[in-house]
Amino acid sequence: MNEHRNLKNAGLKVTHPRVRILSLFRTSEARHLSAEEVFQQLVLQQSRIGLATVYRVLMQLEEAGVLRRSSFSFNKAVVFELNEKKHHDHLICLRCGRTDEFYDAIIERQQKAVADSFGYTLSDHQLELYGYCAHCAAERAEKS
Amino acid sequence: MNEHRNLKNAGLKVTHPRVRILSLFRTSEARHLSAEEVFQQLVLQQSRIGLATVYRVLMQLEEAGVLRRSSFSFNKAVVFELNEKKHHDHLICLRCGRTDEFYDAIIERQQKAVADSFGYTLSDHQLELYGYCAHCAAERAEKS
DNA sequence: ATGCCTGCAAAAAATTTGCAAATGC
DNA sequence: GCATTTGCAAATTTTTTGCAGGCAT
Repeated sequence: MNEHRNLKNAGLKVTHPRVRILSLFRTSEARHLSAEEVFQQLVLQQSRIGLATVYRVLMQLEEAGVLRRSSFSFNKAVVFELNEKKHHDHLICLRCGRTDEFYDAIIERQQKAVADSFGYTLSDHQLELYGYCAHCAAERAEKS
Repeated sequence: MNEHRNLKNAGLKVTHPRVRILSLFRTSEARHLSAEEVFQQLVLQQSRIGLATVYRVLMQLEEAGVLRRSSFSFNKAVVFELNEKKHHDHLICLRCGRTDEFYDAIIERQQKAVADSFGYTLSDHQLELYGYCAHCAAERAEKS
């Protein structure tokens, strides 16, 4: 029930939809969920919740820094994930959809260097690597 | 009128909408355009064109490698830009929307290294740095 | 008690599809 | 001439907004 403290800290009232949604991200197999997916899951859990509320709560949780938003280039819907203390970026398989997370100090440092060289004050970034995971790369090789 | 050769090479028939759209990307002040923006521009040019056609053509040009698609995290609509030979990533100002392009060999190399270490075959990536350009950073500083 | 929150319905925004007519080769 | 492509309209998908009532503090 850590969700309560989390919401309080974010300056948000502890309501049913908020607790449920936050809890879902904590327990869900999939790390990345779209508004529609969150809605579907909650409906499965017998929650009487509106899709509009899901959108509103996701936005609030993002503003509060609890969730992080990403828009993957092959997906038209935006997805969210828990915003964990340690930042990471994504590696995504174009064939099976598998996603891995990585953190690379050199890339992070260079991003800062690039921003500096353009006179920008860096505040955030979005990096996704697209390719084929070992398994899918092998299957693709067979076909040729 | 280089557009003709371009379309031919891409294996696409040289039609009015395709030429117009490609030409727009070549001459437009803004490098990044959404389907709606392309449509608006063509309407201004007196073209009798449908929004659906714009979507279809943009998709075809992307598949042909003539355009490149990006989804910026703060924008719900997808944008396209000319896919120039030399790859680059984006630096975007959160306040004024200014976008700069950069290419950083170290980042590119590290991306490959990261993918390799996870057993992925890298085929593409999307990287955007968000922050405040020199001008906007200064204005923000004043307010405090 | 009272102001923030929610569900529902409806609107808006973004994208896709069906189809008859128009057009490129 | 004939397959491809287009414009229009309608359907989908994704997200936002208005509002009357509900709930947390």
